[in-house]
Amino acid sequence: MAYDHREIEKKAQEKWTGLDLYRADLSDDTREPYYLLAEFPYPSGDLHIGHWYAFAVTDIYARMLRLRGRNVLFPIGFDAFGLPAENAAIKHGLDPSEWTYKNIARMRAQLISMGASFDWSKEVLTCDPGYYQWTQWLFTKLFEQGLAERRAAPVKWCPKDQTVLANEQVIDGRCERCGTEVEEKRLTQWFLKITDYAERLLEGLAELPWREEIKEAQRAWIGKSEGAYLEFPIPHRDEKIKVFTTRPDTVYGATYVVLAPEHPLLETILASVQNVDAVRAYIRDTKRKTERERSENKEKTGVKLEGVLAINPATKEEIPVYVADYVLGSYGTGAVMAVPAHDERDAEFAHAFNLPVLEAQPASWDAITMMGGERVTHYRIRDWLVSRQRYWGCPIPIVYDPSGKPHAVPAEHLPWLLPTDVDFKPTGEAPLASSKELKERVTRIFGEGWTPEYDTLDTFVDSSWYFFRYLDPKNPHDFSDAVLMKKWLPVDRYSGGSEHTTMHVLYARFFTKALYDLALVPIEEPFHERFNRGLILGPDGQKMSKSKGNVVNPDDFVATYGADAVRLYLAFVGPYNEPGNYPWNLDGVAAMRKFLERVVRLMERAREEAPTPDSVAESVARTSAKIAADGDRFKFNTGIAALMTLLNAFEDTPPPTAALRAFIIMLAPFAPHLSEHLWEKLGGEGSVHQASWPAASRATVQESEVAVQVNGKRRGSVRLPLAASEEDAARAARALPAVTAALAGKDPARTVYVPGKIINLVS
RNA sequence: GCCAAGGUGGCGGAAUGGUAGACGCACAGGACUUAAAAUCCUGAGAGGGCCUAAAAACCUUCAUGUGAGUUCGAGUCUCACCCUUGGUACCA
Repeated sequence: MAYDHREIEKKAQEKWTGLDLYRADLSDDTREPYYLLAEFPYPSGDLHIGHWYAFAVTDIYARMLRLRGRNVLFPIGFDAFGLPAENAAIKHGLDPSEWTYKNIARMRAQLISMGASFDWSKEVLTCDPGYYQWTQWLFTKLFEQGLAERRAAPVKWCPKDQTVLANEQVIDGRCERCGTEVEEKRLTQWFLKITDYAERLLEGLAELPWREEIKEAQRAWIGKSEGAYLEFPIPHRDEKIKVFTTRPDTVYGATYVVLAPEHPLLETILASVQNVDAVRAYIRDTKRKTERERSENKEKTGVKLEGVLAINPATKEEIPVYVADYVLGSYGTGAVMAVPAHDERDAEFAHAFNLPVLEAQPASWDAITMMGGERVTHYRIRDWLVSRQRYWGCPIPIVYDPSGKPHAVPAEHLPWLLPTDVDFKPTGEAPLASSKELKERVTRIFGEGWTPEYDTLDTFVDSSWYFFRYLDPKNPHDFSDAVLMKKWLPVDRYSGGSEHTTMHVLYARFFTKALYDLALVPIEEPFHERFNRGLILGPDGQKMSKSKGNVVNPDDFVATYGADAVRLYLAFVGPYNEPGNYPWNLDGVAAMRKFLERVVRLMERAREEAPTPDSVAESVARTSAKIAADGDRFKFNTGIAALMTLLNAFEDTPPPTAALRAFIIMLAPFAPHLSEHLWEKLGGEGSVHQASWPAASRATVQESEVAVQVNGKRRGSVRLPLAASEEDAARAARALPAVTAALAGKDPARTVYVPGKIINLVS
């Protein structure tokens, strides 16, 4: 053991705490601000490799930017409401609050142990009344604006967690959290009207310098489609069947109409259908199926409504009407005109039911308008369902008057505290309904006959605005500070998991736009840059999971090799700017430790102060520029490689102390503890983390190796002054025997010369 | 199916259209050691040639999923195809 990492880490961390090194002074105007954000964690209890990957690697950039003179805000907090606390309460009889705060305390210590330079003075806990008071206040603002709305709608229900879910929380027809197949229920719930912002959420993407795949995923989720409403009258009745189509021009080829089994018109029309029983049976069958079963079965099924016809508004012909489950009640109007000649699904259905396929002339927009067509745009995105029938969440700040009308809880009664006299067991009823205190509170404040809202908010609401709160986390008078928001927002760079692309990131964008419209925040887009992080897999290349037994505990490696080696390993394993999957390589951490030990040995060979030779100054400058540029792209793997290359060179020819100090400064973001230790040994002032990044402007390079090609094929290389002319370069190139041979006595017709790179002789 | 991102040694990965494989792991040989570990040095894309007792050096061909193309020059640009990963899906 070339060095004692435990001792060094302990000393370094104490030193930083003593110097209060990472407190960001947000009012400091002498340095340019930079807001670096990593998605705050859920306090599950233990830091795993994923947390290390999320925070330790992002921390490298925070540290690098500080050394480069930026005023960096790198905050941390906990997304502390949520189901696991409640499940622990049910399973082990613990208090969810106690369970949560205990986990937070434990994770704080672990986060500090990785050497992360968080500004703990800005910490935010979403379950703290001082925080959720403002979640509630913002909710009431949205409510007053009509953006929070209570209504009955078919909703996704998880029978295991006994709560409703947002559309975004249903993955392949299953609950995102527990994997149980979701059911559909019709319930009265709170929604945030994200659909009102569909177009602006789409437009806003254009300006953002995000990776295309992130933008595309959001665009697909919003799902814009432009088309038209067309009406198909039912003869001898008042009703018309309104359909949505993206291809109104194909209306001449519409040979039948299909209603979704959920279509409301079925109720009224059923009496005049001759085969009522068959239709009823089909509707019943459909209802019994889960959404998953319904979409898995691609075989087209359906029933004709005997005795009911519809008139094609283009051809005026009477065409049959079917009910079929390939048409969804929740999209468009729940009814489609079927054009088997143009639509694959219609073609399949027509084939199964022996319906005619009609190639027809296209209809012009004029013609479509004449037949009552109306241009319309539809979006796939649904309003955000935020009610949860669970305990450990932010209480919805709503009370109902005796007539059942909802009212926002006035600001002076916020925080609207989560009651504690509650039965947690999930029954399908909201747990808060069992609280006597809550009912009494409502009666006391609002009067007899008033009743509380018993549901709590989806935790994604809590996390939709936390980045505003970080600027002024303790403000008792406002959710954030207007002046600081203007200066510090938007977040410069936001790092997180790809699983949040269509959930958290979309919600936060919606929240920001809504608050902007309320003149509460100065920005329309919350995150200037967004980076999705990859995944660290088990040593077997599989996703880590307890059941596979391939979970790697970072604590073991930290104990053996030190936090710095683990940080370096995670940064070196692959580019951080794209979400790749990297297997945990057991030898990898050991290799990083060896690298650090070589650094220690190099420092022991430090010579007395001596002037730095130009060539050494130049490699230091080149390395500094490379690491900084790579850091800006979130490519820490190549930055470390540059540092290793420099170390290799220094080992061959030990440089003077000034160059060693520069090396340690560049190492400091990656290996903060050891660098602090070595900095002291080299007689550096204060903390290495307060030093200045080595200047990247390099001494003028005099000469470089130029590759020589003949007709594009490499034949050798020559050393040339950078200023060498094309003629000089050609002359030097032709002097090479290999070139003479390749030219075989002929003069080249022309040359292509890229100074410092190549000279190509073309015949 | 559709959309997106990818495909480079045994492995993780490097390469603003300009010397492919940086850096590291694993591997092999050597030094040190009584021995091992650690450390240090050296080697290596694949094949062939030349010279050899053997090697080095040297020369040469082929190499970035496959096939074409643009270019003085292509891992990088264009087209087609194959495969992998992620997102999404009877969304009319």
